[in-house]
Amino acid sequence: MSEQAGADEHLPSDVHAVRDALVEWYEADHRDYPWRRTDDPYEILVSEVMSQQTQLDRVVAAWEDFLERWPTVADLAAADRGDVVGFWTDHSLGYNNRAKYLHEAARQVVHERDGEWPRDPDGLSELMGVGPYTANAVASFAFDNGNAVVDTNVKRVLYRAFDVPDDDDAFEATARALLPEGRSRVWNNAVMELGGVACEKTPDCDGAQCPWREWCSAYQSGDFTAPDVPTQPAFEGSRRQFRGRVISVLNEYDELTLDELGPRIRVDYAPEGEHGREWLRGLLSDLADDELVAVTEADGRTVATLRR
DNA sequence: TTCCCGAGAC
DNA sequence: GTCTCGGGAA
Repeated sequence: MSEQAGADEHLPSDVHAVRDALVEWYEADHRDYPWRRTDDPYEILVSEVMSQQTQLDRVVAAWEDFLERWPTVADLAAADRGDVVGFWTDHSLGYNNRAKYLHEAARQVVHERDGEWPRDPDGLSELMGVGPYTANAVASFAFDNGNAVVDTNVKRVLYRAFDVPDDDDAFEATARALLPEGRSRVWNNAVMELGGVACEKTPDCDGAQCPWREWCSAYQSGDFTAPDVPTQPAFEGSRRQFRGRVISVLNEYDELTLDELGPRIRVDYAPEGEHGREWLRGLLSDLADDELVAVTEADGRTVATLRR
């Protein structure tokens, strides 16, 4: 047997329903970035390279300016390296090494491949600056011909939803098993959208109407720990800071149980963990003493509400 | 001498 | 996220 045996051991038995739910959720509504409206490999590559180091909202303007200046891969290939690097600097796009790679990749396509873009991940990987992530992204978004994209966002989602262990091979295998055959374009867009709006470091399951709540392990347990989320707060988060968050969160919801409130207060909340129910009870107890919050015990559950 | 991998730089 | 580099394995 191959190394793929058991690749879906972490997935629910009804993978089919899991896939449909996400695609449906994505198609119903999603952020409308301009590069999601094109299937031109050149335009897609430019957006991917820019996105590797800059927040998407800032990339939009840079992407449009870049394409206005160099509309086609041939234009970019013919440009002076210095101008491309200069553009990068002027638009605060980060390490200008990437500008160099992008320019070089354009030259490769034009000069070594006669202007023909590779249409699969392996071929795309031969382009300068294009690693596994970008290769799958371009193959998917331009040609609907990629494999599952696995970046930190995807890992976080798989880790939380299906308890996939923090291991690259496990993430890779699970992501591949989840990908609907031949639908990499919509799928990779959907998974990344999920990680971007519903399952960020600080989860927003209900607010974003996450389509995976019924299967999600974290949603059920209240433990939203994630691989890339530091277990310890960057700096010793003051109790005062957390009190503020509790008030802020309760202000949005009528009432929340401990496990519903916990993850919204701190991402490393784990019911039985160091900063779990015990810790949260203590915090709420203090707030109750100050008459800011009301804590009630309803049929075995602890519920917190804001005191008006 | 070539391959593979972890570490650090960009 | 990707590339380069240096040490250890094959």
